[in-house]
Amino acid sequence: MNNKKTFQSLVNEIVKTIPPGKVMTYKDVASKAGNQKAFRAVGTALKNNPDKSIIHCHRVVGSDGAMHGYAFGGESEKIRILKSEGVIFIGDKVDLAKSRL
DNA sequence: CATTTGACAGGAA
DNA sequence: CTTCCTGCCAAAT
Repeated sequence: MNNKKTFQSLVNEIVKTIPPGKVMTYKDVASKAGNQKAFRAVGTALKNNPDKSIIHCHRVVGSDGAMHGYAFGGESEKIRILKSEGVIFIGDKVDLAKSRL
């Protein structure tokens, strides 16, 4: 079997494991992926995500809980979705202090 | 193999 | 607090 999954698939799996009401930073995901400095590749992977429909991309936020991309109609929309999941928000950013997995 | 791109992070001004 | 620059990595071409 192909165990050698690309970073993309790896990140993909990790992001899918994020439970509702929780979020992970690119750094956290990258760290689980094997390289904490690969947060760059994480973003690249997510945007190239093969299953964006099943991936909880909106549960992945920046180091400050800020969302950079993923405009699900607008950042405001994304915020609303996360809040709907139970994530705590501070203004336009996620409260990593409580919602960070 | 080299170059380019990308949904980032951290530091400096 | 905001804005700009640099550094990092992986995948695609």
